[in-house]
Amino acid sequence: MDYTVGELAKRSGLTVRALHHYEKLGLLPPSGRTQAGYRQYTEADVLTLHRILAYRQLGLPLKDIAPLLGADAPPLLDVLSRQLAAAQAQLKRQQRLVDMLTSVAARAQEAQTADLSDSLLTLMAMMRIYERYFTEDEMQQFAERRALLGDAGLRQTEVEWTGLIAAVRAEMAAGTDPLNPVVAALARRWMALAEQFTGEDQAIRSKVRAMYAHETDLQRETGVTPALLGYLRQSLLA
Amino acid sequence: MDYTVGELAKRSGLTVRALHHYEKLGLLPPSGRTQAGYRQYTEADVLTLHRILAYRQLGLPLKDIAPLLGADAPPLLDVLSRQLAAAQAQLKRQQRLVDMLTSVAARAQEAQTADLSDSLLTLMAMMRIYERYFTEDEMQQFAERRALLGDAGLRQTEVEWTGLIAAVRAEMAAGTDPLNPVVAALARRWMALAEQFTGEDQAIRSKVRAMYAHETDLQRETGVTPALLGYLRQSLLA
DNA sequence: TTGCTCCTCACGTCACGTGAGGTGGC
DNA sequence: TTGCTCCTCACGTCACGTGAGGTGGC
Repeated sequence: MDYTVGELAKRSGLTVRALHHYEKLGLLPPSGRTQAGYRQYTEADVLTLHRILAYRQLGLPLKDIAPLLGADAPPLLDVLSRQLAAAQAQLKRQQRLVDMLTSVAARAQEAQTADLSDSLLTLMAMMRIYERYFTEDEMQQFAERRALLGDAGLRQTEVEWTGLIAAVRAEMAAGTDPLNPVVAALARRWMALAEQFTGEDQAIRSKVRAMYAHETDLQRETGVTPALLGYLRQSLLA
Repeated sequence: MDYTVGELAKRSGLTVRALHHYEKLGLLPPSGRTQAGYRQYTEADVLTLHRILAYRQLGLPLKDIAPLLGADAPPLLDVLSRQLAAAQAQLKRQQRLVDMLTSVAARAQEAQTADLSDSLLTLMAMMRIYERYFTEDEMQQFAERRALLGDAGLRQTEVEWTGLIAAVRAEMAAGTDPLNPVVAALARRWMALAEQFTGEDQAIRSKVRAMYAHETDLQRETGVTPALLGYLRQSLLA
């Protein structure tokens, strides 16, 4: 009542080669061999294989699975809860990418298709920068804030930002004193808009600051330079 | 105004080794070299790198990216729409796994934890079998049907199935004639329940039949054997 | 006797990581 | 002169795929 590799492969949906591989890793040594050297797998081996495949499906590397098979109380549940969280995070990351790209693709319908490729490239570059500075959870918070604003709200916020940045740059270029009430008003609007994005989380705020301080590409794309931030700071400190 | 590898690595968030690798693949040969052999990257190279990373993020293998960089009209959009679909599918697959495992984990709260590990293993084995027989879309259809039933409805359907299978087995074991009205009634209930699962899609129905015909593990777990199906068929053909 | 399955090497894949050993620029 | 960055091999990783060359079972 034993199985050959081929039979076990068919039952499990794996290839013969994969079963050979599992043997070499010490994961699934067949219970026996025939005189001719053929591998013989028993029902117990089938059960072990199911455990292996369960762990694999949960995202464990094969070499981490071997030690789990010896345990009398298989920690499938512990692994499950840990991997579940990782799977959820991966899922959210995918979803964020899909959402952002979809929204950019949607705008393509309105604008000329000419510069769409450019704006896609820029968006994706900005996303990569964000992903270097923020954790999964923080990225998720941003996504939720954007979702709260809705599509129209998001557009409006974008327009406000670009207008505000342009206005501050203009004052700065004109040499207006940062203590001038006009500049002070702009600076207060700036803080309000920024808070909408970062919330009151100080950790996030300092990360945002660090990101804009270090990433010249981000500075160039947004127009938010260290000089501009210094100008605003002078205005606010007064 | 050129960049060294280290500078480009910092700007892009890649490693120096990755940039070396891209060069060897012909993806991003630096525009120049210093006398000492140092790589020199220009702004144009930075742009090319952004394109490379965008395609990579969309899931393209590196060797498929090289031909796309030469095109005057970068087919970023075409790639985007294709990869978007793939990403969505991947996302749904992840979601299904997470959903199934969550529901099984939820039941763990109620039942003894003793046999939970077993039921998890069995569930995951059954899922693997299904995934060998059905396409992404079909798996998604199943998931949607389950979602429609809701949690309570799903439980009830399960109870009905196990009861029905047990009843048919009992009649078969007792040697009841398949043409007996009691058996005929069971067979009609069977068909109704099955239709709830497969819908009227003939392709899916025949796949389900093939799956139960070939997969002895599935037969053993569910108790739906070829003999039982033959018995029901006789009853329905009358 | 003819297929079919089985066996054991052993190199290939993919996108880099990680030293090893050495040189150039500030 | 001292670090720091740069250079070029070249082997390692991960989970197998894919022949190559040969043998055993029905």
